[in-house]
Amino acid sequence: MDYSTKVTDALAGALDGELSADDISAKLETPKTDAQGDLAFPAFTLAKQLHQAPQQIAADIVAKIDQTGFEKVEAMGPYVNFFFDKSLFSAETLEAVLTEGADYGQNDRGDGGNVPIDMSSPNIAKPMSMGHLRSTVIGNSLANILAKNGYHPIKDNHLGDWGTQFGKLIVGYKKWGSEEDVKKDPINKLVEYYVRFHKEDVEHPELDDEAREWFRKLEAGDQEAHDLWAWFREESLKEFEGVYDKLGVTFDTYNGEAFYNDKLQEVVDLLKSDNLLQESQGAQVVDLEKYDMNPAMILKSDGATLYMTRDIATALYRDRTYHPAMNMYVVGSEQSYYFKQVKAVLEEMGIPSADKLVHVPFGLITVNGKKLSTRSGRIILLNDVLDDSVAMAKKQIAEKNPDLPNKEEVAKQVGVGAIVFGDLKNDRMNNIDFNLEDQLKFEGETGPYVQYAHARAESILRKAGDVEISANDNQISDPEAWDIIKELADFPRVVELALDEFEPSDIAKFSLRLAKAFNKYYAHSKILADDAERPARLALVKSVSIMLKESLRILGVQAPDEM
RNA sequence: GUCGCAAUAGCUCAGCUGGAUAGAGCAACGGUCUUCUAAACCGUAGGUCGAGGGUUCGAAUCUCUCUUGCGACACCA
Repeated sequence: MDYSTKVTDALAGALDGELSADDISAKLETPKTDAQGDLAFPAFTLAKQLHQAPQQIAADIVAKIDQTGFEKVEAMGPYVNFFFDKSLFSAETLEAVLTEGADYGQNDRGDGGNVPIDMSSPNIAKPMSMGHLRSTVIGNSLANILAKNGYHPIKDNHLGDWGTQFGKLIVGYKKWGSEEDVKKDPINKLVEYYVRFHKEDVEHPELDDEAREWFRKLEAGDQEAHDLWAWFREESLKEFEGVYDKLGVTFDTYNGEAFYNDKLQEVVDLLKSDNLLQESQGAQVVDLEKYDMNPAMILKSDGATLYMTRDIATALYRDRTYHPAMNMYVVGSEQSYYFKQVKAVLEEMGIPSADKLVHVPFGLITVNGKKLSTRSGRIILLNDVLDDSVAMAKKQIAEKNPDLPNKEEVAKQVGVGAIVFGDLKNDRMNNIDFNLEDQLKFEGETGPYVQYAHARAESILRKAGDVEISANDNQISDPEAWDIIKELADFPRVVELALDEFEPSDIAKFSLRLAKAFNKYYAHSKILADDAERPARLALVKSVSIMLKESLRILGVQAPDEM
C-alpha cells in the first residue's frame, strides 16, 4: 500500500472530519532529516479552526491515531511525524524494482498519444555547436520521459536546409571554392565561404544581390542551384551523423525545412480563404491584436515565404499525420515570443491541435557572456568538445584503471556521458557561459559520478556470483540503506514530475541522489560480508544498479559495467 | 521604450504546490585505501537568499515597486 494514503487515512480517522482527505494529503510534507520521520503533517492550519495551539493539536492527533503499520507516530512541536515500517516498506520497494526491472516507474498517462518533437535542427553547411547540443539532448531525453509516461514520441530533426543562406553559400562557393576543397573538409570549407561572404559583403553590397538571385533560382528549381544545394546538404548530413552517433541519438524523421516547400502555398491559401491575411507595408500578415501580440508576417513584401510560413505548414502536417497529443518544440528561449505567435496563428486557423503546441525553451550558451555566432567565428564545435572529453576520459582510465578491458568504448561512454549529463543536470532555462574546464569535470555531481556508482554496484554483483536475487529477505540494519530505499520509492513520482515540467534535470537530480546514497552505503557497509543480511543487501545493490542505469538511459547516457 | 527570463556560499547550482536549524558540488583546509574500483567516503570553514514594501501563525518560495544582467520586439532563422 502506498504510504502517503496510509498516512492520510490514519490522519483522517484521528481528525474526525476536520479536514478532507484531499486537504490532508496536500499538506503532507517530507521532513528534512531522518530524525523527523518519513512523512509529516503540520498542525498549524488547524490552529485557528480548533482554537488550540498547534503543539496541542499535534499531541492530540498522536494520542488518537491508529499506529498499526508504522514504526511510530510522534508529535514533535507542531508536527505529527510518521515513521514508516522500514522492513515492510523496503520489501515492497525492492520487490517492485526487482520484478519490474527497467520498467519500474513506467506509467500510462500518455495513453499512447503521438508527440512529434522538433529537436536538434542544425543548419546545413554550418557545424553543430554547443547550442545544438542542448536542443538535441534535451529533446532526446524528453522523448524518453514521454515514453516512460506512456506517450509515443516522434523525434523529428527539423533541419535548417532551406533559406537565403544558400544563396550566400553558392556565391561564396563559386567565387572562392572548389569541388576538391569541399570534398576534403565539407563543413569547414562551407563555413569558410559563409564567413568570408559576410566579411566581404560589408564593402561589396552587390554580393547580397547575387546571393538573393541564386536563392531565387534555387526556389525556381534551377538545376545548377539545386544540385549544389543537394550536395551541400548531403555532405553536411554525413558530418551530423557522426555527431549523432557519438551522442547515441537517433531520429524518427528528418523532415527539414525543404520538406515543406511544396506545402507552403496551401498555408497561404488557407489563410486567405479564412480572411486572416492583411496587407501591411507591402507584406502579408496575420493580425494578432486580440492576443495582444504583434502581427505575424506570413509573406514578405516580395512575396517570399518566411520561417513562420514554414512552421505553420509543419504544424499543419503534424496535425494531419499524427493527430498529436502534444506538438513539441525544443528550441531556445529566445524564440518564446515567436512560438506564441505561431500558436496564435494556428488557433486563428482553427487547426485542431493548435492548443497542443508546446514550446520547451532552454537557456542560451554564451562564451565570455557573448552569444555564439557562426558569422563572427565565435563558436564552440560540439565535435571538438566531445573529442576532448573522450580524451580526458581515456587519460583517467589510464591512471585509475589501466587493466580495464575495452578502454576505448568505456572512454567514449564516460566522456560523452559527462557532456550530456552536464547539460541536463541543471534547469534547462539556465543560461550557460561555456567553459571547457567545467565541462570536463568527472568528479562530484557529474555523469561519471553516477556511472561510477553503477559500475561499483555491477562489480559487487559480479563478485557475488550466481546468487538468486530476490526481495524476500529484507532485514537490512545499515542505516544508510534507508536513504536508498526512499529514493527508489520516489522514482515513479520523479518520472511524472519530469513530464509535468518537461525537465530532464529532475531525472538527473534523482540519479545523483541515488548515486550519492549508494556511494555512502558502499563506504559504510560491507556488502559482500557473509552473514544473514547478505541476500537482502544484494537485492538492494541490484535494485540500485537497475535504477541508475535506467535513469541514465532516460537522460541518453550510457552506463558501463566497469570503468 | 514594451514584454519575457533571471538574481541564493569565493565559483557553479539545488531548494517540490509557502512550513521545523537555507542545502549540494567545485575551490580551501584536515582525515580515510593490507578489506567489495579513492572517478569514492567523512569532517572543518563559508550565506542579512539583489533592495524595499505587502499577504500570512509562518516567505528564498506568493504579490507589488525598484536595481542589475540576459533575451525578444514583422521583411533572419
